[in-house]
Amino acid sequence: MSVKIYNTLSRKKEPFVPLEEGKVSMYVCGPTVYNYIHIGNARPPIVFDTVRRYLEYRGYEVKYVMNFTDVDDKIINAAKEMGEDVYAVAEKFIQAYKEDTSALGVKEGALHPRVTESMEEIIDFVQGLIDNGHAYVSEGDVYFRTRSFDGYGKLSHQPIDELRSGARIRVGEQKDDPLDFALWKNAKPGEVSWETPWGHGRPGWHIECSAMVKKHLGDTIDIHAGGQDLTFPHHENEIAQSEALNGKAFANYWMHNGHINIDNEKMSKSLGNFILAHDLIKKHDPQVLRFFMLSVHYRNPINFTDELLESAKTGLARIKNAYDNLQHRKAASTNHDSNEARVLELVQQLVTRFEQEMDDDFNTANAVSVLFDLAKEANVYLQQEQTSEQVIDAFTKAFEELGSVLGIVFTAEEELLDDEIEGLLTQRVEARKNRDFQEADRIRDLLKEKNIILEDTPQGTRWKRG
RNA sequence: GGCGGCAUAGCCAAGUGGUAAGGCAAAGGUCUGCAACACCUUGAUCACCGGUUCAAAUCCGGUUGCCGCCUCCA
Repeated sequence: MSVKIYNTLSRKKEPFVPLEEGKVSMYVCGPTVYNYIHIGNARPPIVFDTVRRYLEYRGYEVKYVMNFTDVDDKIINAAKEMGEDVYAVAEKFIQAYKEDTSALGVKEGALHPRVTESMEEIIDFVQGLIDNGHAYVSEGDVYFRTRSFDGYGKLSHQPIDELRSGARIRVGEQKDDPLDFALWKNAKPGEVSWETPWGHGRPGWHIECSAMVKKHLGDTIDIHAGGQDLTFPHHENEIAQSEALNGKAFANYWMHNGHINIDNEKMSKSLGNFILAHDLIKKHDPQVLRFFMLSVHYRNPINFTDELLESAKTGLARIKNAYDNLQHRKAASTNHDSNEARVLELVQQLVTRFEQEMDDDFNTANAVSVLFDLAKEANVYLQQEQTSEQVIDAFTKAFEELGSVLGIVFTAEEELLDDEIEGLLTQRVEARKNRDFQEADRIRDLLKEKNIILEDTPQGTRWKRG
């Protein structure tokens, strides 16, 4: 059984076969850093981080690249508004991006090239396209001659003549054909610019990805991913540029995630109906947002509401409780019990089911449901008076390994409490022993105010942070 | 106008031919000194119409509604 990926190119699920056995090259279009990311922007990093994690779980070595677009009209405008230097603005939001995505469980170790650090490759790329006749210089701008590339439209599945009706020429642009798009823009006075054989200027939007892919991953890569809205024109243009220059397939698998909606409308910075991930994760556990996103298949839209986030929070707590319940019972477990073999088999079946779901185009919604089943089975098992340490370890391992694929972290509550709270706990145990429930409840309420939740179990009282 | 997606219980959400996973919410019950955690029980014939088939939420045709891309956008 191999991993299957829905490929936007073919509009079908295809068995995943990497270029090089055991290795995967993967490029995800990253943010333009002129603001904090909103939760819609957070979906690709979370979703494709999960793809990466699963491929690694499957034994692949994944080279994962996500760019930062740090030169762009929007950044220039933001810098003007903020009265700051363009580089300072970009740097600020790159750091913010890293902090926010890290909180959301996005794995470290990705390569994050920036446009400003890739200028030599970008200029060479454009020059190459000029040299081979696919691009032309026009009053300091450089345009890609779209009709010179035969496969144009193959990703978005648009006949080229249909696209033409939507194409337009903006004021000041000197294109031969409305379909042509800018590879390089002539600098306006005072703007940041780079020197090239055809004048001062800066790169167009699409060329950076083509150049950075080539630089860091090669002419042909395994997976290229991004938000659905990038399919056209961004990714279509990337394909045209790269294949026109390299003469090879650009990416074998194209993956696109669905959008996050507010009131059933796409969340976007331009519509102004967005919620910043930066703000949300101050109010809610970032794990909840991640869990929420993964409980829907990545290609489907998500309608975001506070109620749904709350419901995800409760659901995640259920799974984490099951894990905690296991840890709590571990010490009191014996070597084996009569149900051991059957339950171990059950855990193995659930792990297999999880893998099958993830193999099927990363069906995290179903993978999450396996975690719920695992939680249910663990809790049912723990109702036995005698539990086996081996079974508890098997459940624990399953939770940790599968959770890790989804970026859900299980942590054992091993931190120490301070002396005062420790003292209160001892007092309460004493009070309960003496059946002084009034005193016991008083202490429980007191600790609750300190965000310590107590639960009395047959194995003794346990606590957790609220 | 072109291309695409979606419509499944109160809410969310899987499910591409064989008689509807899972979660949240709700109700009843068990456990508990009480509570919490947890467990058990209870719910849908899948927007509508027609067709193909022994058999369809799943395939085909049509209708309605919603959304996305075609322009900066994850």
